[in-house]
Formats: sequence, structure tokens, C-alpha cells
Amino acid sequence: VNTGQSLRRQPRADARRNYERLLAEADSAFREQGTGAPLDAIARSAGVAIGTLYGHFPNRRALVSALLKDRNDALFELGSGLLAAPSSGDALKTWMREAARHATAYRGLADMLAEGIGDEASELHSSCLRMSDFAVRLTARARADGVLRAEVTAADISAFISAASWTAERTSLEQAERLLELVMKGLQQPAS
Amino acid sequence: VNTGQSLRRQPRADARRNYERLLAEADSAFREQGTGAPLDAIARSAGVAIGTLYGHFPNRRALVSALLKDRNDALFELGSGLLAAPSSGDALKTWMREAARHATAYRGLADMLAEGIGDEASELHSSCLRMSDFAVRLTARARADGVLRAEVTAADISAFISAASWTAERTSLEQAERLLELVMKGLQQPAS
DNA sequence: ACCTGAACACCGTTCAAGT
DNA sequence: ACCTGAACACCGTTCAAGT
Repeated sequence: VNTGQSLRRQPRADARRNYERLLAEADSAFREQGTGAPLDAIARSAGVAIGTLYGHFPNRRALVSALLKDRNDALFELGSGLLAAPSSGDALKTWMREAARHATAYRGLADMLAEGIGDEASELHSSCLRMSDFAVRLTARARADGVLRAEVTAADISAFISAASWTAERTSLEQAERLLELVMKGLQQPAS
Repeated sequence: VNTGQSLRRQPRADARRNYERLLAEADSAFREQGTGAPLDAIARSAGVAIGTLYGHFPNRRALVSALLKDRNDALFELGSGLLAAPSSGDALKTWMREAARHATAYRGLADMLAEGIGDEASELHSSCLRMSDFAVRLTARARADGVLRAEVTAADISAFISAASWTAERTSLEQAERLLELVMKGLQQPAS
């Protein structure tokens, strides 16, 4: 039997169920109405009082962050693979496309993520930093291989990704992909 | 003396003064806090009741639209000039830069303008349409001159402009200009 | 340990009453 | 013709009281 004070105890069964229900309802609300969807309606759909929602998630960002967890894991796994991919140019392009698509899960997410990169208190901060770090490393590798214009920075790449996500929210994913496609042509080192 | 019923009468002197004060305070509030700044504080700064603000401007968009009027006129005048400029490629680039900078006046403006293009009821709708129209015509001219990749559409150009504005709000004008610079290199017809 | 929901704060918007 | 500001609605957030 577990009597250790430093061991994390199991959450109560009803608490765990409420947590899951809140996540499910939040996902559905954010999908339909964007990340600004009213939280009280989410609590009501989940069959709990508003205080319960705040008990599990101190704010909207915490809710979004929890919902993004699986997606983030998948994206970072992809990123790790790309760092070892044979073509560093293709790897960078794939990263840009997938990272941009990642921020498309909910309308308003591109804004929240752009906010999170500069806000250390944000629950989204650490995942934003990791995304930024992948951009740094994939850009460095592509540049070392001479497949990138010399003046292109990792900040440029991150900015393109964010801008493409925002465009997808406001117009269409197709338009955002056209943007990235055109950008990538411009990023290539002109044949000498 | 003017007795015609169809002629617009002069607004009352106090009404006109309130209108101007509200615009001035809104400009300052939007500059400092973005287009989402609380309207009641604007009314208070202008020394009028909140109802007076709503009497002059039915909503936030109407306020923004009125503030943008001079800027819009200047931008459209520039656009007209660019349609007659000798280099259609340079004209398109200049338009992209200036149109992107235009939406940088207040934080949040890029979002509002992107919203306005699809919302016929928006006070910003007509100016969004005009901006879009300039993109169409300047793009057509550049393509006719063979200085644009064949697959680049006016929608792509408009999307780039919006995305650059948004980037300027979230990061810096410098970063946004780097984006446009890189994009423009990619838009050029590769030398054959 | 967790849940409840009343309470408060903040802000947008309307409108009856004034001048 | 225009202004006032109380009133209402909506939503985020907290917290004392419950179980």
C-alpha cells in the first residue's frame, strides 16, 4: 500500500471524469466557435459548475494547452525525424507545412501561439519554444547544405509558419498552402 | 438661404466638437491598446457619455473606419499612381509594402480588415474591396508584363499583404518587411 | 479533495428621459 | 437634434459554503 508522501495520489474518480468531459466539450466548442468560445457554456455541456472548470484549468490557455498535448507530441516526433532526414531542404519544407497546419486546429489558435512565444507565464510558452527550436535547427541544417538563401533566418521561417496558420484561419487551408508553396520557391538558393 | 429638404444641414456645433474629440481619443486609445480598447474609457476621455459615442458611431468598426479615412484616401491615391507607373513589377512591390504598412496603424487592425472583406455589413467592407481591387489590377499588369510567375494570383498577393500586416503587429515591422522581401523574390518569373 | 453557484468585475449596447 | 447615464446582457473569475 502506498503511504509515501511524495507519491502523486490518484485523482478521485469523479474529478477525473469531469476533467475528461471538460476537455471533450472544450474541443467541440473550440472547433465550432474558435478558441474564444464562452467557458460557461463548456462547463454546462460537461454537466459541471463553472467553478469546477476553473478548478481543473486556471484559464483558457490551460484548456487549450491540454487539448494540444497529443497533437504537440506528434508534431515534435515528426520534427525529430526531420532532423535526421536525408534531404534537409525537403525536411524544412515539410516542417513548415506541418507546423502551420498544427496551428489550424482551432480558429484563434495562431494568435494564441504567437502570444505564447513571448509570454513566459503562458501555458503555451514551452511548446512555442520547442517549435521555435525546431525551426532554428532545421534552418541551420538546410543552410549548411546550401539549399537556402544565405540571408534567410530561423526567425523568418517561424514568421512564415505563423503567418500561414493565420491565413488558413482567415481564408482557407488551400490559400495558406499556396502561400507556403510560393515562399518556399523564394527561399531556395538561386542556381549559380 | 437654404430651405431645401434634400440638402444636408450643418451638424450642431457641440455635436461636431464631440465627434472630433471622440475620434482623437479613439485614435490615441487604439494606438496604445489596439482596436479592442474599451469604448467607455474613450467616451470618458472625450468628456461625453457613452451614449454620445454610440450616437456618433454605431459600433467599433464605424470608429475605426472613420479614423482610417485619410489614410485610405492616401493609399488609394498611391494605388492609382502605381497603375500608371512605368515598372509594373516595382509597382506591385510598392503596393504590397504600403498596403501592408497601412494595416499596421493599430494592433488588431489586420484582423478587422481580414474580417471586413467578407462581411458586407462591415463599415470597413468597401475599403477592403478597393484594396482587393488594386491587388487584382496591379497583379494583372505585372503578369501581362511577364515579371510574375504565371501561377501567382491576385488572391495570393492579397493574402501576402494581410499576412505581412499581421506579422508586423505580432513581431515587428522589420520582420514583416523581411517576409515581403523574401516573398517578392519568389514571385519573380525565374529568368529563362 | 473536489464541487457548487452566487457574487463581483468588466465591457458592449440600448433607450427613456432630459436639454 | 443631440446628450445623458441607468439598465441590461454577456462573460470571465473568485471564493465561501457545501459534500
